[in-house]
Amino acid sequence: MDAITNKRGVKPARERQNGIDRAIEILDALLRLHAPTKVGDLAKQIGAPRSTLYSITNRLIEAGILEAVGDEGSVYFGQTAHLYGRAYADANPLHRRCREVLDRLAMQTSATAQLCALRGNKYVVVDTRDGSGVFRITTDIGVEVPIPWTASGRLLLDHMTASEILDFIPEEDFQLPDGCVVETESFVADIARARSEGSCMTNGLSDRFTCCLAAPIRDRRGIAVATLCFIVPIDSSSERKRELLDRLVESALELSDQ
Amino acid sequence: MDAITNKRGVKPARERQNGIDRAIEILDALLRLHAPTKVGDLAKQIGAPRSTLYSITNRLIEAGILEAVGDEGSVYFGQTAHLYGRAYADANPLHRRCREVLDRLAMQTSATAQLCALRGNKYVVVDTRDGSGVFRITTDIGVEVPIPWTASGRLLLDHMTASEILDFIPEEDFQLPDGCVVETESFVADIARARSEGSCMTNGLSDRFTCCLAAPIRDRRGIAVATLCFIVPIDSSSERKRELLDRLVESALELSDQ
DNA sequence: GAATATTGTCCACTATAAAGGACAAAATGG
DNA sequence: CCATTTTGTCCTTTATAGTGGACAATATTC
Repeated sequence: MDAITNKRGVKPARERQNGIDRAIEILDALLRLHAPTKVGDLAKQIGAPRSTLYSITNRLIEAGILEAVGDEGSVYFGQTAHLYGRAYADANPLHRRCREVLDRLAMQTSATAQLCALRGNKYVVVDTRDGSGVFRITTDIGVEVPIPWTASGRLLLDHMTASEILDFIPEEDFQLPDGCVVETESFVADIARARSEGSCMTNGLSDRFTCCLAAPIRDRRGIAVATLCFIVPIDSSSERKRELLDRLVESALELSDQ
Repeated sequence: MDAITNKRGVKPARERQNGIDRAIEILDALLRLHAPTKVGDLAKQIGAPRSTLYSITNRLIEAGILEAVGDEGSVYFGQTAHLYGRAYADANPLHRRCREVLDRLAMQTSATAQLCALRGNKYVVVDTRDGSGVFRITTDIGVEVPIPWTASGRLLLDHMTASEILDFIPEEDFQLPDGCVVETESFVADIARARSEGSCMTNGLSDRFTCCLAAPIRDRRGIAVATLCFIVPIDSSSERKRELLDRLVESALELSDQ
């Protein structure tokens, strides 16, 4: 891999970009923006000439990967992108099993159950079953969130050393939405505790009203490749939180290799 | 659009192809093959130089759109493709509502309920809820099927004239899997009947053991943009088929504009 | 185990696509 | 209403990415 290429292939600015790189920039920008976007705005977002983006988006629209949405020139993901995604989810054994487990967990508990993983050096929700309770907490799939904001993030890093962890996470990601900064030492300690306990709970971290419960799905090497996660109101009883956490751990263990 | 470009942007062979076109060819080939594939085989499939495919697949793997799967050099769709697809499904109002309806239909009837649409001049299953019955019939999402093989296909063409229909469907698609050929006249008559009845039923068409029931979801212009569909064993009672069809029509009407 | 096929990487060549600007038309806003 | 911005398309230029071939290293077949 190119030495100047950083994680997940986001290449630094160059005079002249490859068409495929531009296309990937477009798709990732749309995922980040998480809404139909005008071609002109996309060009600004990724710092590319408008003429280039028009030609590429038109080609992607032809292929159905993007779709023109609304009466003006906004574009967003198209049906073909959906088919690609389903092909992935259907073929991936872990995903297939996780979907069933999520269904069961959400059904039995009425809480929001999620499958979470890393994407580069960020945390993303990969799949979700929104709870049926009154306080229906929803999260957008695929939106990148700083790792220190989440319970799952702590489990997903628990195979790393302290210095690896600090190298891995961008400085600014330790600042929570409310402005508070997570101390690196306590973060590393959190991760060690999560590892030894085999689960993680956070209260009021990414926002003041939610409690996140997470358990790791590990591969045969013991590395957490994903997590199962419940999102519940922070004022839920500690018995309920305990019970939900136990369910998570049990299900995540089933999904782990061996 | 380029005059020599045919439907859905599958360009004819040229000496030197665009990188984005190559990337799209790769993704569509994987969707068609519906299984992890070696880079060398992909090159054969789409008639491209191996060196080109290695460079493009590696770039797509970097971006997470593809993933290396298995211990040998096979590639298939990656997690990023899944996220793109979910972004589409979550943002598309029709899709969102259809998912709920599919859940309900499959739950209430224990039959396999599907959302179907056109992709170019083929029929594809866009989403599915596999039935819980003994005869669990499953279909692969995204795999292209000749339109004349399906009940849904007849509804999806019911805004076209006879000559438009025959221009639209490739000659060879009128041949069923069992070798029989669907007569064009009876096919056009099927479509007219489907249109007037507002639903379509086929018995033993794409295979000898299944009955397909379909109802159209129409946009404000009255064009069928998608169909809801049940797949049931062909020997189900005609009362059950009737009841299922009524449910479909009712649900599809709800999902139609106005 | 020799013969054949496949895999992944590298290189030089040149067709071509990304760039950057220009343009009219349409939308926006003060 | 005029002024400004945005939109979509078109054109020329030139850096470069797709090609096709070669290569060693494995796999595979007989």
